[in-house]
Amino acid sequence: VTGRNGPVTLDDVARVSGVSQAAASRALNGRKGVRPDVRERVERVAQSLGYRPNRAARNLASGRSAVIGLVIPSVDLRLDPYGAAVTHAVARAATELDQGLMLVLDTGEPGRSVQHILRDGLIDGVLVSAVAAGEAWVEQLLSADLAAVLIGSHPTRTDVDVVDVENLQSTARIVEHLIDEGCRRIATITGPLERVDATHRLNGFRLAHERRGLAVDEELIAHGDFSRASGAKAAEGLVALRPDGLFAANDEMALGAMRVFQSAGLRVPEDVALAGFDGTSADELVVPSLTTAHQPFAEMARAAVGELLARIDGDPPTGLRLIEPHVTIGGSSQRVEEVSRPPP
Amino acid sequence: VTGRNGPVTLDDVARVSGVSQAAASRALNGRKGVRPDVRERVERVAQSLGYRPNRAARNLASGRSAVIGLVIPSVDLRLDPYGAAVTHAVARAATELDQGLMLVLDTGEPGRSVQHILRDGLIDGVLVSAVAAGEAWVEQLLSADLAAVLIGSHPTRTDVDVVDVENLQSTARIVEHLIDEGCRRIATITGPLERVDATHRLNGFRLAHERRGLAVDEELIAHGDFSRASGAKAAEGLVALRPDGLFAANDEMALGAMRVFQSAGLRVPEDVALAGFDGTSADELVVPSLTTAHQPFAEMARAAVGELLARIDGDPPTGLRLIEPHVTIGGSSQRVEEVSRPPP
DNA sequence: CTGAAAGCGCTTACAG
DNA sequence: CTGAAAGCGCTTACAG
Repeated sequence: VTGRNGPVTLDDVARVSGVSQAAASRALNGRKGVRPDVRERVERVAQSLGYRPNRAARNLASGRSAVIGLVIPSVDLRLDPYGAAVTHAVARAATELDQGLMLVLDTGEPGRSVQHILRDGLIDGVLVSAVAAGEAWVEQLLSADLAAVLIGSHPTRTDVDVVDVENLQSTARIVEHLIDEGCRRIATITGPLERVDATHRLNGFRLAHERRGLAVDEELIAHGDFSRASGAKAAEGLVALRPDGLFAANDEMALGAMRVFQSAGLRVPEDVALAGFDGTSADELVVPSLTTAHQPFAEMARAAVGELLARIDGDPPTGLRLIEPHVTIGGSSQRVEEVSRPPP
Repeated sequence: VTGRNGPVTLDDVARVSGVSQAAASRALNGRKGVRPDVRERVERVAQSLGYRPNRAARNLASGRSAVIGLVIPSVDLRLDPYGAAVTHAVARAATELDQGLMLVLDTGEPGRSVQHILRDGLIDGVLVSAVAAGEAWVEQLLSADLAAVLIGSHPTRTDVDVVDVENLQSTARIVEHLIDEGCRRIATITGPLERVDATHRLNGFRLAHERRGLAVDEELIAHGDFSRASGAKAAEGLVALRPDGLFAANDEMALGAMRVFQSAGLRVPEDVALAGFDGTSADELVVPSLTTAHQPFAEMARAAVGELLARIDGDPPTGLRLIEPHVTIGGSSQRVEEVSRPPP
């Protein structure tokens, strides 16, 4: 239809529709105050001309890009199922809410990543995944005045939006379950304690003991960094101490520990009952299946993206939002009652 | 320094530097033809003013966004270590080459994703990961005239850029190794045969038999979809056929099969020697460790991003580029020679 | 090597 | 409800 070359612009649509560019813009963006017949005509013309708005122009004029960023640690996603789960869930949520998603690898120096993001400019806001979130990040983002929401880890300050799983009580429930299964010497492998989720899970571990009137044997507290290898290493140190139960602060470490225990000839759950956290290994063909708290990744991602959009729109931060995990008891901690079978 | 509010613009930098906006632009972008002292002055001013170019404006003026897209299937990345590896490697490569990376989930309908990408507009080009690549994609992208490079799967047409791992010969080498370990009834679990990588690996399986003068028992060819669960299911069918070796077309299926074999009481590698492909499970604490071909993800990602940038710059497609995997022999296929120890 | 000027394609007050 | 116009902040021929 157009004699000119190059892509179809709003101007073309307006001209063919016989209205002004402004009217065409309003019609196409679903703004109020456009006569129905005009709106329909413009839409039809845009459709038939194959009009695609130029995003850069729109961004420049509106100051919005409809793109959000996700900062994840630059750890190989194969080794980081939590990061993989978050990435996937956020990608879905962003798509649902019609936002583009830029992946920003956290180089380990928050400063650089923040610079990178800001220099890029085309991001309206940013989601920072737990694994990368430390105080430094928070300060940098807040001082940079960029809309931000943290996922899975909350700093001490309360003027920042956070979506996280409920760590304390759910961990306590899991550990109480271990106690109720008869465990009396329960070990734990913590995450890096500079992270709030790691300390909350450790607190939950203590809380369960308190509630059941048991003392925590400090010797049975080992430390890891949430990686499978660190769980295996910590477990090696624990074997000699003969725990009869283990709560690992995430599934990866639990799996690492399970392999070590089994190689050492310890039966799971008979000799050592095992539980983890995150629900990231649910689909592995792990035997026995792992008792764990499944993080509701999809729900958390939707909440986080929604919150971020609100922040971008200028709404004030709503603070911390905790979402309950789904605890499932697997064969790794469940000691089947020995039922005396009647003779045939 | 500036009395006005709002972010610092190029105009501010130019004014303070005492040059024109054009000169400032050239200086900051490292273009030829700027007097060294001017360049230095502009840079210093930009620095001290905290100037950050507005990406949207730059995009609009230049027609470039310096953002590339990566299309990955909307499978949970936890279940898709190949996708996770590609995503991570591409994110790194893009960062190195100073490109932003947008994650585009493949909804399964190529049309929709392509539409989405194009509608977005702000992507200069797109990488399509193997797992999503079918003929439909290729046609759509080519007809949409968007720079594109496929990773890990090549269609029949040759006018499109592809970066892939060498499948045929490396698979043949692995299967020959199984034969050399004494296997005579080797089974295989293929990937989805509508994918070229799956058929190439099956061809490699046949090629090895041919070279060693062995017949392929067609009964021992089972089919999967590259998922761990499908490998397990296929293995269940194979157990009764008593193979003494198995080549699974990827590691996920190999792991699924390993668990099934072991549960069935078959020892690996003594009863069944096992091999996979991809190298995605290298870091799992799999016992015994899996013989496999490690895909050079980092190298492939760099090649793919580099190729894509060339395409964006208008260079003609260079076609198919194969990269050699690194085959490692693990305990899953290595039958240790029974060495008769001399009596003490 | 440098500057004035046009233009990238939108959105959005501002008047009607 | 609609249009004319300014402006978003850059880049890039085009003249000098």
